[in-house]
Amino acid sequence: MTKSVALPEACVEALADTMRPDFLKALCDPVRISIVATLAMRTRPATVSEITDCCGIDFSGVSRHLKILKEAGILHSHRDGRRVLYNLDVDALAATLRAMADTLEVCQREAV
Amino acid sequence: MTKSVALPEACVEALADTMRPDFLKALCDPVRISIVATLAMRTRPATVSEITDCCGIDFSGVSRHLKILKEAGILHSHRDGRRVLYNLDVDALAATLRAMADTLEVCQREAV
DNA sequence: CCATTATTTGCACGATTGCGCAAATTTCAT
DNA sequence: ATGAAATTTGCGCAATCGTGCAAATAATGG
Repeated sequence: MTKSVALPEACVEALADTMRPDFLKALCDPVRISIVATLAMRTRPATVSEITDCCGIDFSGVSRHLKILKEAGILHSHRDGRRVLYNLDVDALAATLRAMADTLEVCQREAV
Repeated sequence: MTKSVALPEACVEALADTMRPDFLKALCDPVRISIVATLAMRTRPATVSEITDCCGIDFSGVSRHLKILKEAGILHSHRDGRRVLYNLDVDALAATLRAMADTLEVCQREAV
């Protein structure tokens, strides 16, 4: 009788769940990276205009980048009057990154 | 006298060091993600031909993807006869991801 | 030396991406 | 209502990217 081991399929699924292309794609652009970094150094949400100051491009481009980050689940936003406030849930993002690390190591340990 | 706090500049630098665009860019393509996942589930290095079986594209494309991952410091390679073996240092990759998570959280805690 | 195997690279093409500008939209103030 | 402020969206353009095919390179075996 063979020893029971985790199925390779479980790793395939776990890796597909944690290494989501849309998540990683959202983080691969220099401007979006600086947006995330900028928001990580704040406790309060920031407006599009404030965020624009940190990236050297037009605010319309910043708006598009924010949309991409939001759709990837990295940022959240809500209206406040005529402003739109964007905020980063740092703990959630950190947890996602650690989940990737954990999954990679678990799969490595179970590897043949 | 004010209490000594970490300079914001330290966070800017730490974030720039950990959230490297070339690293994140290397991980943003679906094929490259599946290459990393494939190698994470192995203990032994794999040849280009073996890796090609896991991605649905031509081996020339796989070779290019491997080059990108290697230049980002994610993969290593060495020749073995006419084969070239690629391997993933899972622990190093996991450490890089956790460093990102740690830096983000540290900067968040020091944020104003 | 020649044929074979494995990988890399040159090239061209189509698709995607990021960008600025201008127009549209939303909300507020007077 | 009218105008101003903040953001989003449409559009076109240049640049980058991923891909397949074919040729070049590297290494082995007969």
